[in-house]
Amino acid sequence: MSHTPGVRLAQKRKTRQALLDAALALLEEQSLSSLGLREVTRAAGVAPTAFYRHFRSTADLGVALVEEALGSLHPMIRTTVSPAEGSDERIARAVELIAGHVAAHPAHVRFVARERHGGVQPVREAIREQLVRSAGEVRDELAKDPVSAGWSEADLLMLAGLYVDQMLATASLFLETLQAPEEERRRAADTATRQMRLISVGRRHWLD
Amino acid sequence: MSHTPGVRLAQKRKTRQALLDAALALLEEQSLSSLGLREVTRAAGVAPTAFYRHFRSTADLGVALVEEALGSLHPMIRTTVSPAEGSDERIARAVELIAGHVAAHPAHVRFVARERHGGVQPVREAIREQLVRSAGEVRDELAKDPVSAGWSEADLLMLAGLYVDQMLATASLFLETLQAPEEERRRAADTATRQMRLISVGRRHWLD
DNA sequence: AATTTCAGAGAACAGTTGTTAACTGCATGG
DNA sequence: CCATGCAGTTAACAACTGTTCTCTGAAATT
Repeated sequence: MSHTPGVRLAQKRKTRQALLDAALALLEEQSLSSLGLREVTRAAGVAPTAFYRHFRSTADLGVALVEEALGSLHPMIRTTVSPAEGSDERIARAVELIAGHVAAHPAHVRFVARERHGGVQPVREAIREQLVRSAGEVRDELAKDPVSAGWSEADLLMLAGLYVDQMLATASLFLETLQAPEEERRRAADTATRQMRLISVGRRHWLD
Repeated sequence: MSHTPGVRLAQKRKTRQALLDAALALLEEQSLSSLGLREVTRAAGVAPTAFYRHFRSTADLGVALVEEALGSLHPMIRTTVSPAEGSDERIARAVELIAGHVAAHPAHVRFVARERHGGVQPVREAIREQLVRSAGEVRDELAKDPVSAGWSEADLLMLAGLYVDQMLATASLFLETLQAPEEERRRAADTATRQMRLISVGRRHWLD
């Protein structure tokens, strides 16, 4: 118990997290491409030069944000499709799960939706990579389902990609209606639910 | 024939178009949120102050770009879904139509995909507005189809929205694979085709 | 032919940016 | 306990930003 081997590293991580948090907050009203180094350090309450102790550039910080944001989105996507799927109650629960995640981590969802096609190439790449991995996991879940019997590998991946895209689109839609009146939010959830239902109807009749 | 009432306005429009073109080119490697006024005028070959004769701000220019970009995307989306849809050849033709549009107007597609969720609110709004209108037109086309007999108004709009999103996702996918080897492009087109097929299978069995 | 209009240029402003260098102080490992 | 490592600070730089005011020249109007 003589020395806690981390007082220094702990402080470093704290500052790093402050930079990430400050950046994420600033990114609610702009794109990563326009995020300034000084802007971030100012918001985080540190000197501009301290930035370099953690990141090479704002693009580099963006890549770190991708890991943080999709580290929470990842399991969500996975669990959304995991319960066999098919019955309407399960789809409804999946939509609620997405809505809950958006309510809990709105900044993360916004960041991913915004930078997925954004102006910073390394960040786009990092997001794409994570989504491809998510699609792979979704494919594995789909493969377990008896409904997928007889499906080709390519078709499983095709459907997995469709699901991932649809989840992101749904999350983005919920994000837009976050501050909207209750009725509009309900309508959005209803539309998203029916879209997922239609996709799974298509899934059930795919091999006809 | 004494005076051509447009020599002046024609020159103004020419400069305006030069600004729009320069901006669109610059936006291939960044987001609108980081696009500078001076940067645009420099690329367009005019003085910085000339910018104000045409746009209030870069956000304002962005809104103008939305109209230009979706003025060409609009009819494409509409015609894609217009031929009754259902048979596989027609879906394949629709996918080819999208691929052709992406190849012909890559910068416009990139702009819309990037700024749809981008950091400039008025531009997001303008894009959303146009996409809502597109969805409305798609709904009208779907309603003409005998397959849609017995569908509620809400379900028609739900499907129209799904189609519009899917078209944009497909266009964005094609954009990424624009410079990729032939085989990868073929795979992307194949996946997109099957995704649309699955959606229309779901459509045909929706009322079961 | 004289007058007005107006797109674009030029110069200057205060403020911001990313990056460098040299520093300070404290937790760490010997 | 002391020497080292290193997170964070301070100061300074050249370059760039959006915006203002003033001016110019040619097209448009009368």
